[in-house]
Amino acid sequence: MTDPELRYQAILEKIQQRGGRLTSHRLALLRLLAVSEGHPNAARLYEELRAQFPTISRATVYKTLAMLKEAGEVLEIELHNDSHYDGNKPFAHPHLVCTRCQRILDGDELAPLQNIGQQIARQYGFLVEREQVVFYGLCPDCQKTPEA
Amino acid sequence: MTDPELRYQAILEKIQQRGGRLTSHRLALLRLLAVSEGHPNAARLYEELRAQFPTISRATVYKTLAMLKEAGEVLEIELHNDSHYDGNKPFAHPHLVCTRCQRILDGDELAPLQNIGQQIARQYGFLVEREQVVFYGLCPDCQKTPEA
DNA sequence: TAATAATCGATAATCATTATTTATAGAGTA
DNA sequence: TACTCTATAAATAATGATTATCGATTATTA
Repeated sequence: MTDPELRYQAILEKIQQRGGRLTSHRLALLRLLAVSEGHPNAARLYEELRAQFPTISRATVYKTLAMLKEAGEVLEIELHNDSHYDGNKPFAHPHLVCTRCQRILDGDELAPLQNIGQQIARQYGFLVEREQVVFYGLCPDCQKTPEA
Repeated sequence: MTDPELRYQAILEKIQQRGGRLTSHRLALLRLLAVSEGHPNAARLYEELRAQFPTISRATVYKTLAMLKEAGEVLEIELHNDSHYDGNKPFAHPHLVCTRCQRILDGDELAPLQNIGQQIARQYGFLVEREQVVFYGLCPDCQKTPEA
């Protein structure tokens, strides 16, 4: 895990390079993405931002996220009608979603998935550009506690 | 690929076992799922059904799909805000989605993904219940033809 | 056949997301 | 500094997939 402050600076500089404006709304959103441990969704980000900026709109959140995704500084984890965002590791990697506590764990370091693109090309002649790999189940914590 | 007629009968019997009713709307939807080559989405199914049943509603399509999914007779391929359905292979398997022609190919037979659940359990202590593995890119056909 | 219970399906609502419009920041000029 | 002009940000309004609700319909049992 990179230092949140460094990550924040990196995203910030990328936006400046691209000629994007750094408004107070955007700065706050960047900070949330860089600092937040988890993988928030748009609704969560909106709620947290509203505490500071009561007038902010959802569209601003979505547009900024789209811009950051376009810039390659944020990864969208496409869950059914509820995308979450990863501002710390903006490259494709598997995710483990707990169906009980809703936590999202990073599942990189899974060897079989490392060169899967090559195998898909060999086996199906299909050229992979982007992937979305999600495993749903129970995280270690929730396995310990019996069903609510 | 199983014989479409057999598949149709299998789904039909499963619904009866569960005490579900077999209305004309439902029968037509089942037939589409069993016979259709591809992986239609709700909108597509709705359009095709409307040709036969002008009064059918989208809700009927969604409800029937939900019931079939619950019964394990249909697999939902959760694409960003546009789920598609697989009535032929209702078990988890990877999909290859062409970003140009939108076709969805089945990507089973990928060896690395066969026992991935075990590795996830070993490596992360995470118990996989369900997976959603999608690779986006160019299908063989679209690679041959230059960009439109 | 009549009463009862369960499911079906249409309308209307919801919610995430996006298109369009409006506001604002900042550059350049006098 | 004051004043345009232009580009981008942010808000409002719209869209579209999905779901909740509830009357209608069908099956079941007596």
